[in-house]
Parts: sequence; structure tokens; C-alpha cells
Amino acid sequence: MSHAVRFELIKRCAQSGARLGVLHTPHGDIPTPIYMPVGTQATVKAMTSREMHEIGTHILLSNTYHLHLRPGEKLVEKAGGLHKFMDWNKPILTDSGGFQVFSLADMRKITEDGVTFRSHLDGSSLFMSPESNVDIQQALGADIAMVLDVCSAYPCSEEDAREAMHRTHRWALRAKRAHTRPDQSLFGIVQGAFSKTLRIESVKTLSDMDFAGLGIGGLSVGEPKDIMYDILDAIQPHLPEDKPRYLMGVGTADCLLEGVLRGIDMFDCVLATRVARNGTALTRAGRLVVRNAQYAEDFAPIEEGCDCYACTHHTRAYIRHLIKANEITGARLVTIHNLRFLLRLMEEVRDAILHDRLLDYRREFYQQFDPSAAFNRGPEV
RNA sequence: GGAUGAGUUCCCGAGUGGCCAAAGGGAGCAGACUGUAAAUCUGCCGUCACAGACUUCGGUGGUUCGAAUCCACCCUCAUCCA
Repeated sequence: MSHAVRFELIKRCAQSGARLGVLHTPHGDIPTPIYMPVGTQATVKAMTSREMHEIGTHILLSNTYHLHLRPGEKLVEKAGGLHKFMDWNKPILTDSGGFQVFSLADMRKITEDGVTFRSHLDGSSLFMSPESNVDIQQALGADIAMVLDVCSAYPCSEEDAREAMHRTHRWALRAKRAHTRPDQSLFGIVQGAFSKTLRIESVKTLSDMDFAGLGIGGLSVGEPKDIMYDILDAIQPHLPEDKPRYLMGVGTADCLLEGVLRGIDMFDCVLATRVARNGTALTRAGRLVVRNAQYAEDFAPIEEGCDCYACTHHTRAYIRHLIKANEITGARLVTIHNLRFLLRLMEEVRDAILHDRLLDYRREFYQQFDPSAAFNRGPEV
């Protein structure tokens, strides 16, 4: 069948095999590989839609679970849909709430029918089935909807992983049957935890269902990066060529690059914006905790050569001051930088693929990147 | 000049004989953060040769086995009276 969202493969990098493509959506075309900033509650925290546009965002994420709770999809529908509601006329993807099934684990109960949540807002209980979840997403009206999935934790037993995967598959089918909105496409989500066998099975099963694209879920949930990369390597040969692959919840500059090298076309991640509000900037060299005292009298920009508003107008010393003083603008400036950093990184990645030099680009990247300043190091003991 | 109240670790502030290096908050410092219950959370926060020792609660001197806590005097501040 034809999909509202269609992927076009432009070329493969001769050096690395990485994919360069275009995702055609009802709200315009998106170049891939792409990083998608996250606007859970119909806003990217600390940013206006205009600013998101100005920093070069092509597509935004929002969240079904959160918008269902507040303000409710009925209201968004009344407002004319999510695009109009938040004044964003480019593509939007809504995550289903599958991640909330995972992150709010002690506030929900999963049965074959669906998930019963206890609202984190007022404690009331609400039930979401794969079908009602699709209904909500159709009411919200994003270009891309995601199926409600069951994401297992790390580490996780083979039985639990298999059970979660099979349920995800059954739910995917139910979601697909419930989905009718013609100007919206539905993506399936690959699960299978950290078993290559399960992951490949999941890819095959979902590929047969002919979704407009495939999310790869359940990664970047605390496992070492190498494990994630291994899984991506294992499934890559089995992923359909003609569909976009979306690695959900990733991430950091190095993970983005490694993901693209393993055939990924789309990424989203909260890290850039969350960490920004906590005073950490993303740079080529790794993280820069601009909140730290060592930057108190540092009058250089966060990152030399960065074209973002924060770096072209303000110093580390100023931004640190704003953050220490708990001024909103401090969080805003670091957010602007972090998002621009990832968006620009992906612009360069696309350019490197276009010019068949992504491996060269990777080498140059790691020459600057300090692994000790990477994320996923775990808390200090 | 007199009366009363108060002076606690960077700040505010609890503590009125041992369980006090001293609650709590703030500030400061550091860490965590990957499909956002996050402008959040965690740790440290007198000194050191750190499972122990040492020096602190305006100052000095006392009482006591033992004092931030009781007594005397002094200093400073606040309010009131002359």
C-alpha cells in the first residue's frame, strides 16, 4: 500500500555504505539521516517554534501519553491539530507512550489488552490499548505515529525479552488495523532487547507488516554502547531498504554517528535539551559542564566555530552566570547550542555521505572527541 | 547613663549540661542525565597524617567528670527609657 510518509533513498556512501535519503511527509520533505529534537508536551522545552525553525530543525517529536493527559487530544483537535496548536508547520512525529510504559514502570500494569497507567499528574488511572493509542495519535494529527510497544529493560532475561517482543508484535498488528488516517503514517517498533536472534526475528515480523517505517526501540536504556552497536550491526542486513529506520532515544554525537554508519536514518533524543537545562553543553570535544567554576572567567564561546546564537553572542562566563543565577535564559542559551550542535553534526554527516567520505569524517570526529567526556559513564561511586 | 533582648560553622537559623563538628535552609563545589513525572536528582560542604585525632558556637576567666548550653566580667549589635 502507499504511505503518507515515504522514504526515498538518494544514495549510499561509497566509503561507508551509510544511507542518504529524503523522507517525504504531508508537511514537507526531510533530509536523512536526521536528528529530531523532542517536544514532549507540544514544545521543545525552553524553545519557541520560531527558534526551532531558525536553528535548522526539520522535524519535531511530541508525545501521545503526555498530550493525552494534558491538554487532551480533544483540545488539540479543536485547536486544529498539533501543527496548528504549536504553530509548527513542518513534520511532527508522535511517540506512542511506549517509552512511558517503560519509564513509568512502577505506575502501570500491562495486560494483553493494553496498559493501565496511574497518571503521574493526579494519580487517576487510565487505560490505553494499541487501538485507543492510535485513535489519540490520529486526533493529534502528527505526520508520523508510532505503535504502542513494550520496551524491556537492561539487563533482561531472554524470556522477558521474548514475551515483550511478541506482545509488541501483536500490538503492532492491532495498531495497524486501527490506523485509518490517510495523511499520517504509522511506524512499527522493533524490540527484542539484547538478543540478536530476537532482534532479527522482530525486524522480519515487522517488515512483513509493511509499516511506513521502523523504529528500533529498547536500546540506549543503560547498556554499554558496544552492545547497542552490536545489535544494530546484527539487524542491519535484515532491515527493508525502502523504509526509514528510526533509532529511538539516541542520543549523543558519537552514537548518532555510529548509528548512521549502521544504516540508521532517524534519531531523537532528550539528552541535548535535558542536559542543557542542567548546565551541560555538547561539543565536538565531548561534554562541557559550563556550570562548573572553571568557566567563571572564561570569555570564550561555548564552542569556537559554532554558528548558534549562544556561541555567536555570548561567553561561557556569561552563560555560567545565568545558570548559577537560575535565569531561564541560561537554560535557553545552552539548549539552543546543544540542539544546533546535533543538527549541524547531522548536516555534516549528510554532506560527508554525499561526498562518499563518512569514514574520513568519523576519523576526524574522533580526533576531537574525548571519550572521557562522553556520556553513559555511570554515576560516580 | 539605665533596662531588656541578642551574638552559633560562608549567610540565615535550630540547639539551653553529655546522644554536638553542632538540625534545617541558602550559598558554594562536584557528579548523574540517551523514544522527558527532570529549570531535576545525588553527593560533598571545620581541619588533618580522615574506621581516628584535632580546633570551633563574640572575648576572657570560672563551675563541672563533662559546657555552644551554667556563672562572672568585658566587647558588639538591636529595641526601649533618660
